[in-house]
Amino acid sequence: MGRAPCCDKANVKKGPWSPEEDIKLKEFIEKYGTGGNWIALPQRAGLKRCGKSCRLRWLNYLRPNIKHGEFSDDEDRIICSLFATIGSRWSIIAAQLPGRTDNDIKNYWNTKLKKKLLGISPSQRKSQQQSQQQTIQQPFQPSLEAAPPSSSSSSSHESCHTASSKTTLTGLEGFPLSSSDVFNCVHQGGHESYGAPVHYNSLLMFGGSDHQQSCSSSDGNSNQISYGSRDIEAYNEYYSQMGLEAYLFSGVGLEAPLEFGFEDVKPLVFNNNYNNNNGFFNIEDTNSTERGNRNQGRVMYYY
DNA sequence: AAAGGAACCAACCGCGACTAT
DNA sequence: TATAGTCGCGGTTGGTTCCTT
Repeated sequence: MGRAPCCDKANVKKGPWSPEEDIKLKEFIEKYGTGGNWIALPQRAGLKRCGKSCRLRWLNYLRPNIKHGEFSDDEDRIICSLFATIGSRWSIIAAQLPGRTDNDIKNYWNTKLKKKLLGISPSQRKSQQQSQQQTIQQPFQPSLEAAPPSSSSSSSHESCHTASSKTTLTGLEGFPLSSSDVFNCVHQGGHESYGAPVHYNSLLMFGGSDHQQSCSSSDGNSNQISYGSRDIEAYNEYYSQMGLEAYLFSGVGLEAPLEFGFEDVKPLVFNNNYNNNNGFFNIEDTNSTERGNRNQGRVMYYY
């Protein structure tokens, strides 16, 4: 049985919004609010539109303080940094850029910023496309079982299904938490825990706020795992023993994401080998030699 | 000047998550 | 606990504009 449609498709208008519709929607919401029910809103406002369409129009265009126009260098940098850290979580990235919408950022990334990172000027488009065609011979095959990083044994990486059985996350040898624990920490922590664990050569990054409470494990042991600030030292010590540098960044601040710059994001874009599967992807870049230790050898992101 | 292709961006679609009953 | 309704997100589409030949 299919899903029930959210509205009567035959009786709703589609396509671009007219100025009259915009005014109707804006005035209605400013006067009455959304009422917490977008589905009922168009009828109440006298609009022949789907509720979802109204929501989108309001959020992306009509609501106050929306910023249109050119993105600044700072905004570029933030987008790149966060993309390197969390992938295409546009709503989370948008939350860090006041006035920008997820749709805006997504479009900007797909049409401009990605090319900017690759250094493609309009006049270079064709030759760049040709060379890319030659370079990228095979499309990325979604593989959720990534090879272990160079610092761990190649034979002992673990893979572990999450509670939803949709994603396999490859973990590290001797990792103190199971991969599902990691997954749950990241995905159950709400908006503050946008920072998925990132293994960046010898650097392991963990997202989450200092006041993050705990998150449950799906391994059946129902152990609660806290990764608040008091655990940072424990992690650091553990990874130090393993010869790894562990780094936990905190909250929604940008200090950690800004660890990434254009050079860090380039591999994601140019190799085109990230798996955009529910935000999980892994990247390998065996060529990068800049920035000292961090970029020597294999660079992998675990999401 | 015209045609074709590329770029841009608003809007749509489908699905998972969440909530109310 | 199960189910239906709704929300919100990310990927994709399609119309318009811009650029190149």
